[in-house]
Amino acid sequence: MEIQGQFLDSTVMDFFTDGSFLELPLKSSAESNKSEASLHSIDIRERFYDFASIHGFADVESKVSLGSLAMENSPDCSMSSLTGRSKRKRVITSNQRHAANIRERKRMFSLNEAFDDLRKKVPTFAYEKRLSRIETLRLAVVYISFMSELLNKNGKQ
DNA sequence: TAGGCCATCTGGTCCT
DNA sequence: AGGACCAGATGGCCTA
Repeated sequence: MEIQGQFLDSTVMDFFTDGSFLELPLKSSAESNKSEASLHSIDIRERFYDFASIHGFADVESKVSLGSLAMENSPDCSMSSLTGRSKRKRVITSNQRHAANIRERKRMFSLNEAFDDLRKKVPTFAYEKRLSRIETLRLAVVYISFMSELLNKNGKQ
């Protein structure tokens, strides 16, 4: 857990200290000229900094932990052990095993495609090495939280 | 060389 | 019954 916290901190600090954060999507690039966009971006960056440094990451980390706990405690997770239902021993031929392996490979491939799509959506830096899957998920959580907050504040004004 | 990340295989469980 | 999903194990690759 401590390592995860450290990771989150370092990731977001890189995110802030790098100028690429200025590439965060604006409300409408067509509506605003460049100087306005630049000012707007700086304002967003500062607000994101406040957001993450004050309450963003601690919240993210605790939500992830609670989510894991919820899964572990969900009735579906240990259904058979709780109900004492007899375990069905499944006989599988080598051909079936081979087919299952191929299906699993396909499934993981589509999962990775989804991760690639997500990587394109979260703001990163051009020179930065490719985000890992866990980095992508965590950054997406932070990004969504930040944008939601931004949306709420703009809505109230 | 240790640690992180990933692909793959595998067996268990859930769902249709 | 069989496909989908999941998590553990394992080995390869890369980087600090």
